[in-house]
Amino acid sequence: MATSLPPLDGVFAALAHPARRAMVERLVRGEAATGELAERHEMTLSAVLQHLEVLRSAGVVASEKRGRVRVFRLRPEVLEGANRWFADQQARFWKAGLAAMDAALKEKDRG
Amino acid sequence: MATSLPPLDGVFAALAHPARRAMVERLVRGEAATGELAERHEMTLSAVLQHLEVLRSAGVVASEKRGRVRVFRLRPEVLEGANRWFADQQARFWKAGLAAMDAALKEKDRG
DNA sequence: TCAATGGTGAAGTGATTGCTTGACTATCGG
DNA sequence: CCGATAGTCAAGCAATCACTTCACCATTGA
Repeated sequence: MATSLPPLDGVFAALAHPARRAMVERLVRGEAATGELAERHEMTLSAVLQHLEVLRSAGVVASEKRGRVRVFRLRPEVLEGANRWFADQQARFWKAGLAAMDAALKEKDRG
Repeated sequence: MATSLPPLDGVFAALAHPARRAMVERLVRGEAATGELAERHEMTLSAVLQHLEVLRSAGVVASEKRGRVRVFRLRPEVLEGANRWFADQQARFWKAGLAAMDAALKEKDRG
């Protein structure tokens, strides 16, 4: 059975910030150290670290210390989980739309 | 050409709150009035209204006033847009994984 | 061993969030 | 026109967010 995924609240909140999405977009290509993740952003290392902590505590990334470098990697199953929420909603929307269309047709028949 | 979608920042932030996700989950089944959307939640109508305003300004829902009732409906293309971000990341993750595996195999060959 | 490199932690600040209360407006049914 | 129904607006407040600064610790490489 699947390990339970972290709650969507945190995942969506983590992804709501462009800097954090950028970090995820980088990590999707493979692991990276704190410093490398900081490079592209015009903010202090400290701020970057705090964003990474948000991602970590939301369960989106994991990290590991290698020597004096901390390496981050993505936890793809979490993206998968968030994606599933959208898929569910879209499926229900589609289904409700079909049902409504059906009802409208029957209505027309009777009228 | 596609009408440009609202920025992901707002969409994800809007979906980060369980009450707002619940509202979206309701609206997926069809339009609903303010009052109906408030029913399930243990908070004042005022609070619900503020959540709906967050969803509206993020572009997730639209509303229309019909008599003394305000009716909300989902804007499904926005969910679609957010979903696409996940799909993109997952595709890149997959691709990077394949590339890494490939590199590892070549490495082994040479070694 | 010591300086450079790479990362941590804690405190402080202004802005934003998620609520509440309470006064108010608009529409419908009679 | 009157009362009930449905929604709206604005203050106010505690908690959280997105930073900054600055002091600090841990590894590495000469």
